[in-house]
Amino acid sequence: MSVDCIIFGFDNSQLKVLIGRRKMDPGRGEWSLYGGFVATSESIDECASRTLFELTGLRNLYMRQVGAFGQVDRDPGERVVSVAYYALINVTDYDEKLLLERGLEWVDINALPKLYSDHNRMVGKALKLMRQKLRTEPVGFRLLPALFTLTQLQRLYEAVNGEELDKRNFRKRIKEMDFIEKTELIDKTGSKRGAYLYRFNRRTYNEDPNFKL
Amino acid sequence: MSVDCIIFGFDNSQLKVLIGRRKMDPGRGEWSLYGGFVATSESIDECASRTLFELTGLRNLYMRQVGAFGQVDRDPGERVVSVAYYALINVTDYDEKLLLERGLEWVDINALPKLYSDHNRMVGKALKLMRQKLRTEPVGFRLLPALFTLTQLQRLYEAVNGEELDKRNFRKRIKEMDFIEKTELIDKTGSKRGAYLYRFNRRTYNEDPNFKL
DNA sequence: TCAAAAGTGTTAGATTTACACCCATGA
DNA sequence: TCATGGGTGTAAATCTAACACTTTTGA
Repeated sequence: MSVDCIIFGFDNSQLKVLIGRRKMDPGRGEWSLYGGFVATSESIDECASRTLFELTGLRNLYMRQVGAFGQVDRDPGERVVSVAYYALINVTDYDEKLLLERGLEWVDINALPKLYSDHNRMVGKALKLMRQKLRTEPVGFRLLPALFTLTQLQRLYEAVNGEELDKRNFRKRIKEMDFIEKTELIDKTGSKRGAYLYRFNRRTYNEDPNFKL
Repeated sequence: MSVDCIIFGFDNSQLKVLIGRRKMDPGRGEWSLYGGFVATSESIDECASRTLFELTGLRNLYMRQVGAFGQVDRDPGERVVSVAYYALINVTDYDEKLLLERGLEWVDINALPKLYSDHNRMVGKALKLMRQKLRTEPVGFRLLPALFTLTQLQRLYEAVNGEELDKRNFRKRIKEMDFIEKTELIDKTGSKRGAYLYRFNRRTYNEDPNFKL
């Protein structure tokens, strides 16, 4: 039994997945998700956490199970049933050096190459589940810095759902959600004029959890 | 690795799950889902189909994966990772004799007893996924006979979502879906006056698949 | 001074919800 | 004849979608 991780990140208005070159046979050199075998002493969730930590150096990532993939011949070597997980990370938390060291790359979800074994199917299902989750729960923030502009948030939802949104309607909806707090801070990296920075307040959300985008 | 099956059925305006008494140690005699071990020669989907066939005598059931359950101590005996599946069946297709022979019972989803190991969690997750599926895809028909009345269909959706629906609004929405066809047949078992029987037309649905309930 | 992103309301149309009575029949 | 479930339409309220201009500032 193994675990494979689909790491989603958001950068440059694009939704991306972290992939690398496979380091073992069979399939050495092919594009692949990062994974590992489940130890007898750990649950599969623990295995996924551990694998994510090895890969990113980060703990307590938002992570959800995608499902078990169990075709007999899915792995050209021995019989391996793999459980896929997806995680959402803020790419600015990710150490650029780790990326280079390990030969990993962020690739746009719309330009995914052929991956090893059934990894493309895993990504497909992960994407579907992730989209659904982002529409109904406030987890998109996991893909952004703690402070973000409304334009960034809008670009995120556009990238995830693959369609443009109306700026005024989008902001109207955000204003109704008290748990998306406006700060007095201004971000000037995205424009000359500068944009207010917002933050997600989990407390406020827990008191009145109604989210819909 | 094993597979556990959550069989949903609809009867007497109630959503039910098929459970039985466990026949092996550990946990002999406890209420339990029906399951089996994955053979090395079969995929986990195939294992689920096979297990469902053993249990119901039916093939080609509507079946979806719920997910992998992999706590280290989930099974009091050896380490077993189990993949849960749910299936939708029409209870009138189910041989009543099989039920008695095997000591199985249909229990109301709202009156589920404590089940073996983590089976209650499996049912919980299956239910959540199944509800979501029924809202967005026309699969509820799998829980009904080929011919059904609109009242039966409404009761089904009420049982699944746990809330009453307005009869006129419900029927208005059904009328908009051309793939739910009215026949000239009348069912007199449910009322003195009799009610028209309807059927789901998969062809028509495929031509214009928009379903929402 | 101008290009580029930030910010802001209103209205028409579509969708959703609430609601009450007559019909047909078997017991 | 009456109790039971079958069948039908309308109007108010809510939600959604479309749409354009002013502001700020660094280059």
